[in-house]
This record gives sequence, C-alpha cells and structure tokens, in this order.
Amino acid sequence: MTDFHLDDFMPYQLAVLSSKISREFAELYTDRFGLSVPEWRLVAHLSQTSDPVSVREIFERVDMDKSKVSRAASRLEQRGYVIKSVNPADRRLVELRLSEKGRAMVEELAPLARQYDRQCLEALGEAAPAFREAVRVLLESRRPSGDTQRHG
Amino acid sequence: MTDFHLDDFMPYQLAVLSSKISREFAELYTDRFGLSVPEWRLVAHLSQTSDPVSVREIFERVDMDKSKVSRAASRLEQRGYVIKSVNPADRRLVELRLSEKGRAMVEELAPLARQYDRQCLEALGEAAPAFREAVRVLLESRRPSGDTQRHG
DNA sequence: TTGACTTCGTTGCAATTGCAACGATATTGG
DNA sequence: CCAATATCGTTGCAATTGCAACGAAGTCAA
Repeated sequence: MTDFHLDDFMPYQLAVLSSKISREFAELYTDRFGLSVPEWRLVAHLSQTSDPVSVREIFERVDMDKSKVSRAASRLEQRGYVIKSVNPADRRLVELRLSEKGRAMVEELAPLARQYDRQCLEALGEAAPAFREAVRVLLESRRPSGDTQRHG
Repeated sequence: MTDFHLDDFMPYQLAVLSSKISREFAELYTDRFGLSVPEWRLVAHLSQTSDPVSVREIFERVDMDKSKVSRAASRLEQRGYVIKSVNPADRRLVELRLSEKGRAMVEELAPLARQYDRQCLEALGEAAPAFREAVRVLLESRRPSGDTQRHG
C-alpha cells in the first residue's frame, strides 16, 4: 500500500525465522528433558566451560533478563542439573555450574543440537558459511546495549 | 566442554540476533506511537494490502498465536487504527483493515522502518543480498507447521 | 571508619503470553 | 433436513515475563 515491503524487512523476517527455528528445535528437548527454552539456554551456556559462571555473565551474553536467568538457575538447581554457590571472593556473585547430571544431559543433547544445526545449514548449501558469518557480523554491529535488563 | 559450540549454533545465534534487533527497532515506535511489538506486526501486515485480512491469515503468516492477533486487533480497534468487521460471506471470519488513522501512522512509520533496515544491511556490505536470500531460503525450508497456535 | 554510591541476584507485581475450551458459524455425508 | 465434524475468533486461566525495587555486598573517597 505504501512502498514498505514487509517481506524484505529484516527485523520481521528474522523474528519469524528465529521463532520458528527456536520452537522447532525446542521440540527435541522439551519432552525429553523437560527443559524450557530459557533453561536450555542456560545449560547450553554452562556447557561451554568448566569454570563457574555468574548470573550477570550469562544474561549479558545470552540476551535474557537477569530475573529470567535467576529463575532458570533455581529451577535447574532444584532438579539437580545445576549447582549454585556463592563466590567467596565477591559474595555478591553467584557461581553457576553444571552438576554431573547436568553434564550427562548435555552429552545427550549435544548430538541432537549438532544434527539440527547441520540440517539447517544443509538448506542453505554453499551459502551456509557466508550466512553464519553474516549473522556474526550483525550481532557485533548491534551495540552491546545498556546495563541492566535484557528481554527474552 | 563437550564438542558443542554454542557460538556456532544457529537457533541460539538467531534468537539472540533477532531479539536484539527487534528490541532496537521497537524503540522507534514504542514511545512515538504507543505500539507493542505484536501491534506493530499486525499493523505492518495490514499495510501490505488494501484488502481486508482475517485473523487466521495473519497468525499463519506472522507466527503469532491467534489469541495474540485477536487481542492486538482489539486494542488497535479501540485506539482507532484498525477496523474490524464480520465477513458477510463467511460470518465466522473477522475482516481486519487499517483505518485512515492507521494508514497515516504507517506513512509515518514506514520511512523509519526502511531506514532501520538499510542501516542493518549496511553492516553487511556486499553480503547483504546473499543474507536476505539465505533468510528467505531458511524460512521456506521450515515446514509451514501445524494448524492452530503459533507462539510469539 | 564512615557515608555515598555501585553492583549483584532475588523477588513482588502487573502485564503478557500460550493453551485449551468455548460459542458461533460453516461444511459434509447421509 | 439433520447430525457429526471442522473452522474461526474470543476468552478464561495459569504460567511466564519484564521491570522496578529491594537487601546484601563491595568500592571509593574523605
């Protein structure tokens, strides 16, 4: 109607794409492990290192509000996947890390994730590496953003 | 820890990217027009045609739950941006279209949207067209999905 | 040391959300 | 025509969410 074309509009396209993909992938772990999306994200993040990670570090990188991270961590702790402890050097900080049970879950989940990822990239064929790179560039071009809350 | 690399994992990367971009763009219309994200999406969709559109057509394309579309439509109707009417040929269907006021708002918003879009693509430089195309390919490679609800 | 200020994670609360159930309408098969 | 079934949009409700406010802990300057 106006010369604005929704189908070429990046925020819209990305939102639809990412929510579809996120939902589709979630089917692989929701039933099987009883994880919500924020819980999966937290677990995935913790699986990247053996060092303990603070709530702040997570919500900065993962674009989740800190309350979301905090609640996901509590639920995961209750279920035995995550261990919370107080950082002795700075007692404001909470240290999060995976328990043995948590690591075992990731061992099971990781192959599914890799497979899903591969499947996405197959659809792109040769364009896949360029796409990955483009996503990375876009992410870095966005300002690191403020100080407190992200949304989810 | 395991050989799963979150930074290369598409669903995660896309989710972070899209939520950042969506939030960033939302700053342009939230204060100025008092629109929520779902409301903007509905308006944007309606701006693409002068024909009336049903709730179903929208939530199918826009990946929003139908209740979300329904509520966005009601709020927008109350505020005079959208006109709801019953389709006489099939009285189950609700016809949605922009009012004059709604069109005027889009006229104001469209340039902002185009500008934001351009700004995103600039970060990509030459890779921009390929990126757009890749997003489209990915979107089409995802199954059109079930029948009832989307999420948002 | 003290007092002002900052940072961290949790929690209260209101708003938003997704899902299921519903009433209304339409379609289909007999 | 009628009964069974399907589709559409709205709504009730419980769960999730974002935001602000908070207490606890740390930092800094005087």
